[in-house]
Amino acid sequence: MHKKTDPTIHDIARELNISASTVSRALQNNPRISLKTREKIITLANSVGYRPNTLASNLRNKRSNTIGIVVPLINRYFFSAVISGVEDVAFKAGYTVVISQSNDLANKEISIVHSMLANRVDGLIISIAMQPTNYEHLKTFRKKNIPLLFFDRTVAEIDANKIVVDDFMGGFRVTRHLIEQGYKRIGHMAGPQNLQTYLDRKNGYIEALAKNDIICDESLVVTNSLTSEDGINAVQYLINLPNPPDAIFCGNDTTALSSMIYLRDKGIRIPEDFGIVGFSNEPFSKVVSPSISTIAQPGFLMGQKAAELILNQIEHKEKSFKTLVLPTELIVRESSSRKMG
Amino acid sequence: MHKKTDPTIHDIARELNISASTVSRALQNNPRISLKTREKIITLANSVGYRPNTLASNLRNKRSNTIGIVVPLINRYFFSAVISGVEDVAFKAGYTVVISQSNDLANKEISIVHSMLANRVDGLIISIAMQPTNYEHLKTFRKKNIPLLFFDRTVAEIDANKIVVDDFMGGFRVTRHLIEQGYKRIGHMAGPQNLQTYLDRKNGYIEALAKNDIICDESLVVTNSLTSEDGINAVQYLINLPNPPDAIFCGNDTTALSSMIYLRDKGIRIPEDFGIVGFSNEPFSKVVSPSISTIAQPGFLMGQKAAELILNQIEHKEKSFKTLVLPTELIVRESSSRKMG
DNA sequence: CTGAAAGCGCTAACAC
DNA sequence: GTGTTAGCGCTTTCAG
Repeated sequence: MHKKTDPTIHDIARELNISASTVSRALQNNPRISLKTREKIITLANSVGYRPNTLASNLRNKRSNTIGIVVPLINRYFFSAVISGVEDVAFKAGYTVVISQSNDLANKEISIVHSMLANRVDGLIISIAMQPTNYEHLKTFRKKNIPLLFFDRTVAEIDANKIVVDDFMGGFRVTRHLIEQGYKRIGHMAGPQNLQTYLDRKNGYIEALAKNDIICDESLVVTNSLTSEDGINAVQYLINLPNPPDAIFCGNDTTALSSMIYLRDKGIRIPEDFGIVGFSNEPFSKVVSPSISTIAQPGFLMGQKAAELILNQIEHKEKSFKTLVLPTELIVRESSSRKMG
Repeated sequence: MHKKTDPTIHDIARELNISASTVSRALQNNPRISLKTREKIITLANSVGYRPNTLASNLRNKRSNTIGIVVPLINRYFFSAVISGVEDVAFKAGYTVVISQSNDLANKEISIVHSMLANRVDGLIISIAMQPTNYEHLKTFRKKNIPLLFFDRTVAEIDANKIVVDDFMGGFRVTRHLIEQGYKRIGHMAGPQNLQTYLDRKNGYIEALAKNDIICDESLVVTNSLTSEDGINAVQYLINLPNPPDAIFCGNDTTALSSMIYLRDKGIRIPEDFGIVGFSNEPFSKVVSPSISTIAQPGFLMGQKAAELILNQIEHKEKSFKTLVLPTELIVRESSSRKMG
């Protein structure tokens, strides 16, 4: 009635009184096989519901046709956009994508990476966890010469392809925009300074001030982890300063939103009395009221580029590493639009 | 200096003058191996950076330790939450998760499913594409007895484990809530009625009206694809009716939001003049102003349950199928809170 | 407690 | 054009 086990090329070969290699070749459209036998083989394969066993083929070929991706959290807009982009390109190229999330925990990241190694992924795309570690687990990729690509959160000490967004210009544009809107004392809520990303945003901020002959007042710069609560605490601190800011460049949209709500509850009008700009263009930033000006990061594109780069490394053994800096875009919305058009 | 190729159990065996089987056993903590040799083996394995080749092991064991998940679109809050939940449970159980997105295209879905089959996934978790097809590709899973689990969007004609949320009760609770808030004419914006999900929501709505002795006025029910634009068109149509509604139960949060903005621009006050409730608890629903009442769907939990169920099927060969209906929760926010406390 | 041997399903020299 | 053969790296009887 029904077979216990999947049909293999040997089953097909036996049925047709030919050898397994011929079947294998035919199934790969190897031109050395005559059209006639090839057709016979393909017909039978279809009729018995033959599915190649990728496992066996991969073992033999010493490659898995798989690329791994690890992110801090799958369920975050930016990261899921990147994953979506990677999947898009990888699938078209015949690759499978395996994903894992580190939950920003160094130990889970290490464990994941080892598991990816054991699964012989052909390449790994990673945005590292916030929790710092020594990155030994990633260095083995370099040692073993397995393609490795960092995106968003990178590791400076490891030589590899990297894709980041232009955080510096992002910070710069935000700040310049606030200045143009007539805000006079612009504060900054910065993220963890061990992450390049946040450092760059802050440097862009400082540069924009300098270009406009404004000396950066260090007391207006607060550093925290950019959670919703951090935002409230920071803005509360800032507006109670003897000489408080009249605008703030928040390190992400989450803090921009919580700050905005806090200020609104205090009767401070946005953007008339106080300007706010966030970072990342989270979906909510567009629909809250007032809508939040922010910096768009091209997540899907980043994923596509990441996949393209790593596939290039895998298939063409591309040896040189580059760092791709994707442009960021300032999206001006209500929270910082004091002047009309 | 450095080996071209990864060390295998044979390399370790040779080095230690023992057999590969002993190494294999030791690495699996087989108690039949003496502590002494086991320690020697493990020490050497670590020092040479041995990583088991999962491919080989999987081929031998005829299982991939992998579960596949396919969703319409990775980059959507609900789906990425489910994926996150699946990954959470699967990883802890030692499984790898491979993901793919159908983009709601039947052809891509078929192609993905074949690829998962070729990769010998131990089980498949799927939310089917909107574009209809004959589901032959999924029936092969049943034929080959490979665990298959549907979530959210299911296929009635295929016998399998299924996880859905209680859309009926969701629709019911929303409608009852609006009635309790004193709204008198409650409309409904429904999604594609070929999907069970949207049908159930509508039926819950009808039932709640009936329970409160309100006859459902069919003219207040609009069916569309629940895009942002659909929402605007539908609400525009509804409020221009000779006898317009004073509240609307929208099939998702997207239409709830676009409706709300449209009404606000028309000078209609929410919730005083008009009540709105959405569905899904998208992140933005909480932060827009007024915040949108909605139904929470436990995406992460759904993913965890899905993984648990399918692992159970994989590992314990559980034969009976069940349909898990996860509870939905009404989240009352500003957009429908006409009465205090 | 350890070893020998066979084989998972596929591919690719190398033959003819 | 097609067949033979060996082997990818691991697990697992079976034997001792």
